[in-house]
Amino acid sequence: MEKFLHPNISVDCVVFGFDFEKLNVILVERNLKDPETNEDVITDYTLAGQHVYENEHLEDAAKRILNDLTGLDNIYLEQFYTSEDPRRLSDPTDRLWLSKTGRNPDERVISVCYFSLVNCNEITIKKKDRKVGWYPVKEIKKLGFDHNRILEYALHSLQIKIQNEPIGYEMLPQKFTLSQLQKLYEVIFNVEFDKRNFRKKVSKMKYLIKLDEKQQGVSHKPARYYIFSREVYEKTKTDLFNFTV
Amino acid sequence: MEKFLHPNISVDCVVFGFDFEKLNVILVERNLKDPETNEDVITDYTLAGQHVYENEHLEDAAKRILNDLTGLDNIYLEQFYTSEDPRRLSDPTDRLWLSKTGRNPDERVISVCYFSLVNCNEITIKKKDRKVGWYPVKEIKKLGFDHNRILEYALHSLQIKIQNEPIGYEMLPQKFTLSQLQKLYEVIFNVEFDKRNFRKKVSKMKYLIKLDEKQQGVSHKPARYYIFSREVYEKTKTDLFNFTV
DNA sequence: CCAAAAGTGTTCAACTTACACCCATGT
DNA sequence: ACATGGGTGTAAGTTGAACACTTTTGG
Repeated sequence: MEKFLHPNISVDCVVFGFDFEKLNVILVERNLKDPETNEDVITDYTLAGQHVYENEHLEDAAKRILNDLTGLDNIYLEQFYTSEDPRRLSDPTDRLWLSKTGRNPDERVISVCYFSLVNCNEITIKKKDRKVGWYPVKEIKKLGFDHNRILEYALHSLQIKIQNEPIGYEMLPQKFTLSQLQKLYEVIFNVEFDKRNFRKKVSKMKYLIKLDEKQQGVSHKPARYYIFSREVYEKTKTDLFNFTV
Repeated sequence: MEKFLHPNISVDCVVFGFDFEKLNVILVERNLKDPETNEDVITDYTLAGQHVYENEHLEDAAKRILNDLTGLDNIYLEQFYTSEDPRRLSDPTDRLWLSKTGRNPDERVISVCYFSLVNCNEITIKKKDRKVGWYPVKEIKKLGFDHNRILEYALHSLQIKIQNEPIGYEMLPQKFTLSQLQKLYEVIFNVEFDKRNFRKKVSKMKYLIKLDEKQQGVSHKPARYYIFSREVYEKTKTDLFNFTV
């Protein structure tokens, strides 16, 4: 029963990665060549996705996809949206791709979407048969299927989520500097913060713990390292109250 | 093709309603009697849900469910979660209910969940074969299937959403008083606000427009009515920036 | 000694919080 | 006249925004 892929249910993963400079996302190349002329018929990118097994927990399917890509388990994962328009795969390019990769383009597929957060520098993407890599979110053009919309919504969900829970640390190494933390928030929200005000703000967060350790080998004043204490966070967190808008 | 219900995909609707006093939700009774003794074998409640047609847009399925319940179209609707654990229907009571209502309890069902917002006083619930009604969210006990978790998550999603978008007006009549608006936020967040501070806060929202009209027939000083102007909101809204936590 | 990023304080404006009394209406 | 909820302001504390210079390291 575990062996059969469900024809109607898939999982797509928006893997966000921070490289201390930009917000990136993992994309998989779709390349289809004309077997005679060897010309590219399709060359574009999609998010990482797969159909799920008949009796597979979708979160496990997402973990499986992430493990295939990175070799890692225990990656932060958050379900944020389900894409389900019966016509979401009806673009001719998408239909061609599905046909040529052994699927039935007339079959309805609803895709449950997860985003996950990693530190680009801590993972090595395993390339299999298809080309897979990091692409800066800001530079992404037209993706296959309805994946532009999914990516847009993933980023929005990340922005909302990170305002209510300290999930940014999933995208940083265990020890990080305040400038790295600031840059992370800047690229996620696509804004710039004032360094002094930012530090004033985070200095109130007791779960950010300053280490004695400093950066080494940098050609400028070495920065202090901080760690995030989930334990302190859990003890001191308060509920959401205020409403804006 | 439209005629066949998809065996694996359903939609559940968490219909939130405000009656100027409490936050309520529509529940449907599950009642199963022993055909011989006429004793109740199952009596509990679930959210409103249905399987979708093979080629039906899930949002349309949700609209269909809402229309069945209320006779209304154009109800505010927001997809917030997809419940998909392969064992989510494995409780013996749930399996019995599914069997007795003509479904296969071994078939996996993933449920895409929507919440919708209405003003209790403006709708009349159409009772069909099953008992359907409003129940105060705070008083809800054990629901069927995994619907407690879905309801909990729906409320959390509403709380998050209403902090970033002015969707509360969907739960109020077109003309409302500031006390009604305050009460709405209080029941959604399960807190109390100071009346003067609340009014100071909303007085900054330019899309809340004070009418000359007052309440009539109330045995106290009549309150001013306000309306929500979506037009003004769209023109003056700004993006999310700050991060808390 | 130069380049590069780290680190640090103050002032002003805006917002948040706490708090108490009179008003308009129906009965 | 009384009960009920409507409507209003102020002061103190807190937070947010703008802004510039010195420090430490490697090269």
